[in-house]
Parts: sequence; C-alpha cells; structure tokens
Amino acid sequence: MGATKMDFYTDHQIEMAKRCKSLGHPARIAIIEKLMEDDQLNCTDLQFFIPLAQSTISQHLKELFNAGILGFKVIGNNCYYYINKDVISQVANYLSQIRLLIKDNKTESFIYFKPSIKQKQPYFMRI
Amino acid sequence: MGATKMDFYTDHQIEMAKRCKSLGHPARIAIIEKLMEDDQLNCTDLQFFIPLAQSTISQHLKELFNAGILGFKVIGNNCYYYINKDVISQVANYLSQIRLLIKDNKTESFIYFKPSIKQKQPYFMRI
DNA sequence: TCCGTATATCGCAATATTGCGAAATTGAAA
DNA sequence: TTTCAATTTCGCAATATTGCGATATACGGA
Repeated sequence: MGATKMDFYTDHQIEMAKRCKSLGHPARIAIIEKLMEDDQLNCTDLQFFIPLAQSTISQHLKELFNAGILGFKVIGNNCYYYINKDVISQVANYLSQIRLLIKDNKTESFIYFKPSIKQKQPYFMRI
Repeated sequence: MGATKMDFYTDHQIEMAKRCKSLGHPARIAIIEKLMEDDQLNCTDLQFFIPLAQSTISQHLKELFNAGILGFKVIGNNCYYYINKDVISQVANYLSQIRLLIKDNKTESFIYFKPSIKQKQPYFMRI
C-alpha cells in the first residue's frame, strides 16, 4: 500500500499528526530555530544558514505553512515567514497534557534482554 | 535524491525531528491516546481499537520506541508498551520554549491574497 | 519597457514510509 | 513434546518525501 489510512481517525488526531509531521525534519527544525532568533525571515535569508537549494527550502516552508506552524506576509517582492505562536502552543499543550494525564507506570523494574539468534534486534525481554 | 541530508544539523535537531516525526502519523497519535487511558497495552490489545493489521501496528510501536517515545516490557509472551513520560515532556518543553522565546510579530496586519493566473496556489500576498 | 531579484511550481530521480500477508521466534499451555 | 498465542521480521507493492535544476510568476528599479 503506502498510503496512510485516514478514514478511522478523528480530525483532531489527523491535525495533530500533521503538525508533528511538519516538525519531523531537521531542516524544518533548523528553520524554526532560526525564526526564534530573527523573528521573521524570507527564503533567501534562510539559504545563508541552511545548505539546501532555494526550491527545497521553499518546499519546507510551504509544508510548515500548510501545517499551520508558520504564517507569512509579502512585502514588495519578499515573502517573510514567521512562527505561528498559537499553533506551536497548541502542540506543546497537547503533549504536556499527555504527560499529565497518563498514570504512573507501575512496573519500572529492571529489564533483561534476551536476544534472538537469527533476528537482528532482540524483541523478547525477560523481566 | 530523496534521502535527508544529515551532515549539517546538530544532534539535538536530529533527535527532536525524529521524535516529532514519530508522532507525525494519526495511527501513532491514536496509540498514544489509547496509552493515556490504559497505562500499558500490548500489540494485541491495540488491534481492537485501531483498524490496521497486527504487523502494521507492531511497526508503528517500533517506530515510537526507536524515537524514545515509548518503552516496553515483556511479561510472559506479552509485550506491554508504555509512554516514556520524560521524553514526551522534553518535546513538550522544547515547543513551549519556542513559544516563549520568539519575539512578537510586529506586523500582524491584514493580508490580501493575490492569486496568480496559472498557478494553483496564490503565493504572492499584498500587505 | 527591460532587467534583476525573490519565490513558488514543475519534472524528475532517489529514497523513505505505509500496509499487508507470510514466515520466524519465543514462551506458555495442553 | 506438541500446539497455540503473541510478537517481530521479511518481502513485496503502492505511495509519499526529499532534493535539485529549470522554469514561470511577480515586483521593483534602471
């Protein structure tokens, strides 16, 4: 297959996944971090910091915009991107909520690995 | 190409991207949300909630584990997964930090769209 | 008007992800 | 010991992502 099955999930789950996914690339993390320093930047500015082609950076910006993480405004011929603080906050709060709502893991005890003979990774562990 | 260029980014950027990426699929968000309710679950349990093949769910669990989001322990023949609260907190704090550290966007003014004739999406906006 | 700059889009190739069924592995139960 | 249930891994096909160069669009300045 290859295509994600979408019919089962809630809109909120899909939206949250899309936002996390847009942050799931180091170039896009680097863009976010640059935008923390410089408030708003255009595509040309970012080329000096990130060693990717202009078209590639443009695509990454587009993906962050489509996920709602970034906004932009055009002044003259320049397109300035900025971080959408509300959306970043929503993602942060969602993850913080997970931290708060899950119960304690009762069995934090030591775990022994028992590697399989033929398989690359051990997937059975004895407690 | 297709492969992400990794040589430029910091270890922290790569790690954060990996963690966000692992959350960037609605099935994995659904898994996380189920684990908030039920503390720890095995692969078989999750099959009752998520309409995917068992092998597919196992892969999603593995990806969350590889990103550090989940841990697991084996009891008998069952493999129980649980949310790694510290790691979730790290991601949440990182995003909260972005929210706090960016400066205010000075130019929050209204934006006019000016769609191009031939191109699908308007990419020039007048302020 | 014509040229240069900025940027999104297109087309392509390489690689990664998603999903499934089948097979392999392990521990427990019969 | 044999069988069963739980799980990971493998192999495959379909689709998505990543990255680049080339191109098209839009604006501002000469």
